[in-house]
Amino acid sequence: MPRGEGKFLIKQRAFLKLFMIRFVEENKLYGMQAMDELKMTFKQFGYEPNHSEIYRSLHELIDDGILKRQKKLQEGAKYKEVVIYQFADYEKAKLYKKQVKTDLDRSMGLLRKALEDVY
Amino acid sequence: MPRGEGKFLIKQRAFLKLFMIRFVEENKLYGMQAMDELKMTFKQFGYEPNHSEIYRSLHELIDDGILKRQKKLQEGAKYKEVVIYQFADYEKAKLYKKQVKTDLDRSMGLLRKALEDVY
DNA sequence: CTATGAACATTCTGTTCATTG
DNA sequence: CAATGAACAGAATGTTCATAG
Repeated sequence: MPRGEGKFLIKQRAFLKLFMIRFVEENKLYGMQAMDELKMTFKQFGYEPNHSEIYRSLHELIDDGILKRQKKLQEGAKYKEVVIYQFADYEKAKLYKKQVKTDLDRSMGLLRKALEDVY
Repeated sequence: MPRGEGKFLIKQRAFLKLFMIRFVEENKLYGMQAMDELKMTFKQFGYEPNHSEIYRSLHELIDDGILKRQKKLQEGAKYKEVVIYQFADYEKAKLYKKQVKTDLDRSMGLLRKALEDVY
C-alpha cells in the first residue's frame, strides 16, 4: 500500500497498521488497549489517535489477509468479549512492515531536507 | 495554523506555504516556477506537488495577510502576465515560519520514535 | 501552448450514533 | 460503563475544466 508517485508524507493509516502488527507480534492487547498505549507513547509529539482509526486499521489488515480475528473473554470477572488478532499470513505482515519502513524513511528524508533547506 | 491536539504529521499545505514564503524572500519565481523547483528538489523523495496545491498555498497566504499579489509581464518576448508576490507583513511571515518549524520538528520526532520502537 | 484559477471528485480522517455484554 | 463497529460529516488533496494572453 505505500504507493507510487507524487505523494507527500506517510499516511496515518499505514502508520497505525504498522503498530497493530507490532502489537500482534508481541501477542498482547486488543483494540482499546492498543489505542491507549499509542496515546501514551505519542502524546509527547502531540499525536493521539482516535478509536475509529484504530479499528479501521485493524479491519484493513484483515482485508489485506494479514490478520485474522479471534474473540476472547476479557480478563477478570467481567465476562465481556473483546476482539484479539492473530496473523493470517505472517510473511505478508513482514513484507508490509518492510514497505512501511521504506515509507517512513522516505518521509523522514523529505522533512529533513525541508529543514535543511529553509532554516 | 499548525494546530493543537490529536494531530498526526504536518500537512502538505503548511509545508508548501513555508516554501512559498522562502521563494518570496529570495525574490524569485512565480507559481509555476515554484512548482517546478519543488518537484526537482523533492522528486528524489517521491514527492511532486501539483499546481492546485501550489496556488491554494499562495492564496491562503494572501488570506492570512502574509503575502500580496502583483502582476508582472513575463520575461522575454512573450508579453504574458504572470503573478508574483511580495510580503504584505513580513513579521507575520517570520512568525509563520517559526510555527512551521515547530511542526516539522514535531513530525520528525514522531517518525523517528516510530522507527526506533518498531525496527 | 503556459499560467492561473475555479469546480468538481475522491480520499482520508474525525465525530457521532448504535449494539452488545 | 467499556469495547467494537458503522454511519455520517468535514477537511485535505488530486483531477478536470475554464479563461486569458
